[in-house]
Amino acid sequence: MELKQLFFKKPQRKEFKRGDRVYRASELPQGLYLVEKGLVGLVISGENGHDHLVRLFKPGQIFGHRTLFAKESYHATATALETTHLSFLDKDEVRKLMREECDFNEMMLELMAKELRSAEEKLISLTEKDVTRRIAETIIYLKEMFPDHAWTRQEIADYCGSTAATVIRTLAKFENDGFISQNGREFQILDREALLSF
Amino acid sequence: MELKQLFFKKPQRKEFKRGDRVYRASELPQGLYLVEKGLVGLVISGENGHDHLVRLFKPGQIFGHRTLFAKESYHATATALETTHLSFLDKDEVRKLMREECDFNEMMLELMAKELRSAEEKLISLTEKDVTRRIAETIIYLKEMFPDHAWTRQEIADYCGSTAATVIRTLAKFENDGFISQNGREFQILDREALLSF
DNA sequence: CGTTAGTTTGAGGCAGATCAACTTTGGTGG
DNA sequence: CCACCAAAGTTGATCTGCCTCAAACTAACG
Repeated sequence: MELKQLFFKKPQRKEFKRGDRVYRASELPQGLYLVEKGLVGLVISGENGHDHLVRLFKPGQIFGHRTLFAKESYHATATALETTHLSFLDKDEVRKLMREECDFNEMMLELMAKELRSAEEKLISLTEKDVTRRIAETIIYLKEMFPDHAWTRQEIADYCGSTAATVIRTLAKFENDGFISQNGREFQILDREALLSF
Repeated sequence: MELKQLFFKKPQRKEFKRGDRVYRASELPQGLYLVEKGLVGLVISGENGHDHLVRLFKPGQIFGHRTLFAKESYHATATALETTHLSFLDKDEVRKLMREECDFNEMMLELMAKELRSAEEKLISLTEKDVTRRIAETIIYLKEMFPDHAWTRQEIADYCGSTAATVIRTLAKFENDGFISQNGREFQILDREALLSF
């Protein structure tokens, strides 16, 4: 069963442009969102004014599930990182799915189990790897998973727990070493292996 | 439905002493574990020789679920932090539960959703809060959740991404300020609010 | 074509890791 | 019950990676 199919029954479309919030931290969950087009980032704003990009969702992926299952309020804010189309499935519909479609629960279990692993590995990475390495891994991940998005240095920093200034300096070094190329805001990975060998 | 009850059907007991591994990272999941007595820590060993305590399980809590649901191999090692009794539920039994007991899936979804939130909040905490604050929050958490365990400074450090040396220095400062008391290896929280006000 | 958002670079500072040596503790076995 | 030894705790000195702040430049977009 494809996730997309679940949303076909009750298609509620919503549209967002860069910077728009789908929901905000501390609000109560309304339902499940499926990305049709664009890119959504889950952002937690630290008390020092830093933003943290904790998860990213591209077309075909869903979000909003964690809060729904936890029976909590949102701990992060969902922000459109570019022009984005979402379909929405109301929480009552989701409840129905959970009761009627056994597969759905299992899919969600698998999804969250993998998200949990990622989160815990990211956690380790923060104390175990230096910024250079984290940035190297991050740009590879972002480029491979979301090749069409024009990543800002700030977004890269927010994803790997650094700062825009440091990302810029590090990318300059990578370019100098021939590991990546940059033209203006855009960049390309030239030597994946070298980047990962830090 | 209580989790414990699920394990009554096929009681398989296992016993471990401090330092024993229940399973190791990269092994394949065998089933679900319920802590009957003692304390289990999920440890990821960083490449620099640092250990990271990513999750802790006390009596009444289960572990091994993430890997089972993700259909992956373990990403962490489960270690007994003190003398521990576990009951074990084979993965085939778990599969049966997932099919037959609807509640079970929902309980697991809620559990992992909350674990995911914790992991993501811990992630932020690492870049957003200084060591002093992380240690303050950690000792409060550890004392309140697992009051009976004799926490080593290394374990505290492994939990909040620091080092034994720094934890010791910080605890000494806390004691000096009258926020905690220490006698030998043991410590007590004296002023919870002051510790959290950093 | 003006305004805003993003990029770039330099200088400076410090939190906390690292390393190493020494002391204390507490569990174990004789 | 005591002696012993490994494990845990303690402390000081040193060092450095990366953040911070600030200013100036450039690209993007309505």
